[in-house]
Amino acid sequence: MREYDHLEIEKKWQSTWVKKKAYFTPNSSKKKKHYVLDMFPYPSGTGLHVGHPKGYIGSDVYARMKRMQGFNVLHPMGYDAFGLPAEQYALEHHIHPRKAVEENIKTFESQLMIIGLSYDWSRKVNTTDPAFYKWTQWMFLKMYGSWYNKKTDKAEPIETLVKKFEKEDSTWKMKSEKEKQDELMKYRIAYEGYSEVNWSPILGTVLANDEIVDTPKGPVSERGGYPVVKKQMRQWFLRTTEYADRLLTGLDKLNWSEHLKEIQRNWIGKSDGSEIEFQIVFDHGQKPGRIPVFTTRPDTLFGATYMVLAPEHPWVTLAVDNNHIGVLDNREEVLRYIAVVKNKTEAERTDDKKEKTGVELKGVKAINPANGEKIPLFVADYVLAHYGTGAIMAVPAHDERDFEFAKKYNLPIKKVIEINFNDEKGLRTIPYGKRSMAPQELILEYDHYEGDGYLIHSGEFTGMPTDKAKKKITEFVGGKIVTKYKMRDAVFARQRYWGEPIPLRHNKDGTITPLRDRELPLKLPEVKSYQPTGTGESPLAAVKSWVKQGLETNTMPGWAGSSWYFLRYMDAHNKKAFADRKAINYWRNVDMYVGGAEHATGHLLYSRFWHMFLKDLDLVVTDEPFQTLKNQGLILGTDNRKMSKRWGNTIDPRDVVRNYGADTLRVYEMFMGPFEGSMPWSTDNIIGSRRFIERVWRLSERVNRKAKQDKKFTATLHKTIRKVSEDIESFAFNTAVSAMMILVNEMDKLDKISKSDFELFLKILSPFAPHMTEELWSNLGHKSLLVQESWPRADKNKMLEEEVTIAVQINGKVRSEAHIVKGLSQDEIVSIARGLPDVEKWIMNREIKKIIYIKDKLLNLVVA
RNA sequence: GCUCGGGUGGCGGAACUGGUAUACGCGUUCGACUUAAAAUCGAAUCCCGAAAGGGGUAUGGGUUCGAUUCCCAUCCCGAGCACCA
Repeated sequence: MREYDHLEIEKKWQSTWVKKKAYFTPNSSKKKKHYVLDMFPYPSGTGLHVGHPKGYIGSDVYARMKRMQGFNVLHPMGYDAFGLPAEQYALEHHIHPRKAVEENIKTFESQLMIIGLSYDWSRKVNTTDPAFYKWTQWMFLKMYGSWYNKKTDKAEPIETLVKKFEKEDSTWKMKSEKEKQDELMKYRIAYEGYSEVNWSPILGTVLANDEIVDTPKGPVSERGGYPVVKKQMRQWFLRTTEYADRLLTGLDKLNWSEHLKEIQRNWIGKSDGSEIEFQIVFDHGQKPGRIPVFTTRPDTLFGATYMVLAPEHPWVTLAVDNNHIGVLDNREEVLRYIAVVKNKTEAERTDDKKEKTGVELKGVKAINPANGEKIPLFVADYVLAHYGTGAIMAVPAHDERDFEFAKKYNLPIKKVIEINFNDEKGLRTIPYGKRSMAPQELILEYDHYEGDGYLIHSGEFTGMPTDKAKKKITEFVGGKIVTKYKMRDAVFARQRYWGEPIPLRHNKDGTITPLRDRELPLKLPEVKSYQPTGTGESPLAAVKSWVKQGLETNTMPGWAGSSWYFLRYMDAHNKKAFADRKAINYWRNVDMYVGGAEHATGHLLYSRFWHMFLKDLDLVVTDEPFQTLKNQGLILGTDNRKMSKRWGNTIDPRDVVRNYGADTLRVYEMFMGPFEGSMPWSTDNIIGSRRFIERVWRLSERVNRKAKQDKKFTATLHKTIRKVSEDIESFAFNTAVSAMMILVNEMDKLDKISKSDFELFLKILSPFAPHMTEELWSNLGHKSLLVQESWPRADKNKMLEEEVTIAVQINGKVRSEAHIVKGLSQDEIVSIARGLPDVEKWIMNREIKKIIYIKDKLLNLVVA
């Protein structure tokens, strides 16, 4: 037999598969559909290392089995190529981003094509292709033209809101077009607003949080060390917060790892609490209104001894701004504090090791609505402006942060000791002391400590200080129960060149006109310079023809295209729609999605939001885009560090394929360890996978048409078929490979191998090593393609073995084993076991007190 | 700090619902083949012990006829969140 020449074999079959369109997927079929998707790559300048294809190989093995099992499998690939890295690469190498992307894709494909992945390449997408981003823009316009109706709990066309206003608001018709638009902007799913960005005046560009480093002098840019300040800029947003609850509850139905769901739950950050208003009073008697606070512990309201506002709180701004609403005794001091806070970075502000700072607003007090007590008012940056109401009631006895602050500024600490409840069981007292955050001793040390705390005497609260009591006390002070989320609306604009243009026109009167469908795609203009403008605006603002037309100069963020690309694969070349309705109805959603866990709070959340929005508009048919999700672990360098150019520990898949073959690479990456785990690449260990492949190659010589099936081997074979099928289904590829290795070891003991048995084995090995098995299949005389054969069924009747080995234990220790005929009764086993010399020795004449028998597995005799 | 994972030979890792711990692979040692090497094949490989036997799944305890698996406490590693009131 010929030597195993992986280069020749792999080249041959890869071209044959292309010629015979082996992986072409039709859009209509009587077969059941199955959509297996990889997260499409960002074609970076550095190319792929062996870690990247791990996920692709896993999903490929799975897709291949599903295909052989008779499913119509959609398994496509494409490129996500808009965004900052491509733009920076282009700037550094002085080529146009489009050129850079083209080159990078070429590199990627030279690395991907040789691995033997079964993609239907005819469906390839590229987010930077105008034929693709036309639909990204189209969907954006749908969001611009929609609002979230809380009553129906879904997005609806903005026209229904206009009708509502016309009906309910008599002044609506009198309003100018601009006024109407401004009002509607507050409701649109895609809306224009302002937000703070990191601005580098010298670089003339906006920086992302991770492009900034902190120094003692303040924040500077990572590259060049130029100062960075905060700047308010016009932005586009997506109203993702309207979907917070659906994004949260939808998780329950998804077959994702608990770990990943937990990350998303955390990010959404739901918390139930109360909003309670505190009356504000100036010392000279003026009452400028009430300020609401958000708290999850309204039951500690009686322990609130001061109130804190975030430095950005609108009321603070009003109070210091020429004393509009009253006279602060220390306006200058407060202004200074706000200025200091403003120059801190996010990292500085959230570093919990640093001491809390703040300034009292002198000359003004808040009134605790529970007991009418006047309490001081502070501005402090440990209160976040964007969460809750941007104001808190501080309960130092029951909150660590408040406690720390109170200690520093000598503020009273009052413990809520007990609450008197009056319910059907009569008047009861619930001691509260145990719930205190601050230890009793610490409080007593304190000068301002005012005794035993406050007693709630109202006697009208019922139930425990749980949800019910929280509700009661909230109602008692006229507050309301509310739900808050940590999640914030997504900023949907970048001041960069390399992104989808936002298809809107700004008119001279300040109104906005969305582009009409037939004006799409709005193509990126060809420009000589796509360098930052220096004003913080997008490079598009420097394109005269662009600005003349009043076109929006911001572009979309990198995640726009990736939020829906999987829908385009369903009907990748459609010119009339992002996908034909029939294709959407057939493919529905992704059944198996494979990719890295690092996208937990980015892509995976945005896509879910995007999909829910499309569902509201009836453009897709499922609630969720990705039913099952598997996250592949990293492959580390041989030095146990993350593979990266920086460490010089990357391994190019092309080298591995050249030296060992694609089949070996595939088997090795699947065999290394659990799919979701991270482990180092080993140049030693890969040889094991190569040996396995070669062994199968050599064993094929022993295949004999006339050879009879070996009963024991056939039984192992069918057990292996079952195990491999189950393992691929659950992405336990490492144990699937291991089971096949055991089978091959068994096979090696046979002089002649039955052809039918060997063929069954080739079929289950095919998803892992498609090239070599295809070659052997054709060597056996088949004209058909193995990759299009059907998946074998494990035959239970052939698995039966008459003999089994059971362990015999005395007092829980294995002392012997017995070879018995399957299915014997306990009594029969015991008498056989007693006859064994090893057993007899241990029992001697002692009495058997107890017998435990696990059928066909183990016998345990308990003796005195 | 909080939350979620995890800790098994020299190494990557197996072990179903509590039922023979260390499957499979790498490495190492010895042997066969060879002038020699590579490749291949065979044997051994958790620790102590000549053996009988004993110990052993991060550590200490518990439940059980029996625990890597369940419970309690402690230590360590990884990931996510991080002043979210």
